[in-house]
Amino acid sequence: MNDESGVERPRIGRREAQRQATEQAILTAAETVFAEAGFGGATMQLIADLAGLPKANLHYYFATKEALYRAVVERIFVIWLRAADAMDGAEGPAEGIGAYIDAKMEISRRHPNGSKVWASEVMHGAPVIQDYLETTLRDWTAGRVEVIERWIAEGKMAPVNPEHLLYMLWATTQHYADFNHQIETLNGGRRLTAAEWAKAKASVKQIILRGIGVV
Amino acid sequence: MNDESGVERPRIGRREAQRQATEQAILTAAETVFAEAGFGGATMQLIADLAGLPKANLHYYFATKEALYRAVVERIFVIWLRAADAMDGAEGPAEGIGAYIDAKMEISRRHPNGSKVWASEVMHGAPVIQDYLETTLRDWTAGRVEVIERWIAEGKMAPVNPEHLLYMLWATTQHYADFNHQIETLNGGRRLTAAEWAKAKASVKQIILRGIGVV
DNA sequence: TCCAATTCTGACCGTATGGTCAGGCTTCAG
DNA sequence: CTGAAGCCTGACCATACGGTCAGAATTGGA
Repeated sequence: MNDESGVERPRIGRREAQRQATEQAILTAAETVFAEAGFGGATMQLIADLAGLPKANLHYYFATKEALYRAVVERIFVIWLRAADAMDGAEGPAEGIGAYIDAKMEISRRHPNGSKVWASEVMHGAPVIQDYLETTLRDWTAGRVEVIERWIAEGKMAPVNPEHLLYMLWATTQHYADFNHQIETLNGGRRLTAAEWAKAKASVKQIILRGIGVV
Repeated sequence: MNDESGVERPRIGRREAQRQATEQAILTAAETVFAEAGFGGATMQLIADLAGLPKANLHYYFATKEALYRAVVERIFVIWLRAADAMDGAEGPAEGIGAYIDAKMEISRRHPNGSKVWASEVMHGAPVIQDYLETTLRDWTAGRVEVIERWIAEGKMAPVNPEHLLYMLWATTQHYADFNHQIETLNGGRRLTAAEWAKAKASVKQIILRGIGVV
């Protein structure tokens, strides 16, 4: 039963690994609670219960409720930005925007809670991530606008306003996460099946791609 | 100075009129606070301050925070449904869906707080208006789906999935209210001007109407 | 004018919440 | 093996919140 006799363990150490695992468990629990109750309605006790540790211990990892919330929001932002890569290096709008829609729909499907926390944060005036909006997001947006304008100039798509096209992409894809409860209710109270998700993706791409003169 | 000598006043009475005015002031204040802080983050004290009356008096008009919140949500729902009329009695999709987009964009512009409260309510699982979703909204949706299917059958528009088209309409138009802070930040920190709103409307209509094979 | 109904209000209460802390427990380098 | 550093925890505290209440002020019909 001597660990030292076996394969070398990664040098991260049990302790550090445990810490990271606990942190992730807390962040996931917090994401759920913040999504379901909002920042004001969420309680540290609820998050602690869901993460399976005492409230006092939660405060050992995250000093304040705000610090925990900020960590949750930043975690989402990273995922969100990663989908942006889907749009890069594409030949034209059919490929680039199509892939971006696919990527964002997949995020809505797999991280609905994260999307909700993000939406809630922005709706309340972005008290925590205002700087991200003004730097990272603004830069990213400007870059994509250029790409779209180039595609238009090259005659690869219809001349539409690039900013409003981006807003439409965000709105439509995130709607499937933020309003999933409404969608499920209108779907007879049932979650969307894999086939229904595929149909949703196809419908969104069909309308938007045709809407910008592609396909 | 005798009121009785003049024209007959509406039989509503000063008292009743005052009561209704106070109620509306409270509802508007509550809408703002709920939109900015969420249900959990809103406090009766803040709402009372914004409405300009003592907290105890607020409780005279609305017994509990939940009752006040419910009144706010119902008030929004009515406005929301009224926009639905824009889609009725239209010859075809160009007219009907175009008018619906215009109406919903106008609501986003004039009632952003209402839209946010609605979005927040749905995001949190619709604890208060679940019955509306299952009755009024479901019926309304079914009716519009029929209309769209008829238009498709008559060859007036491309064959798209009606439900997902409706989701796209809701998502896109409401985005301009719910995410107005993000849009304003990307707009250089400035609110949209009348001209910019017109451009937004035109862009949305252009892409969606072309997307469904109209125009 | 009078008085009953309605509206308003400051002071108060119980509870729930975010956060603290002293001290116990576990891990691991030397 | 040992002890210091890191991790965990029950009990506790101050505060802020939703809601109550007794009674004052106002209104309007008779």
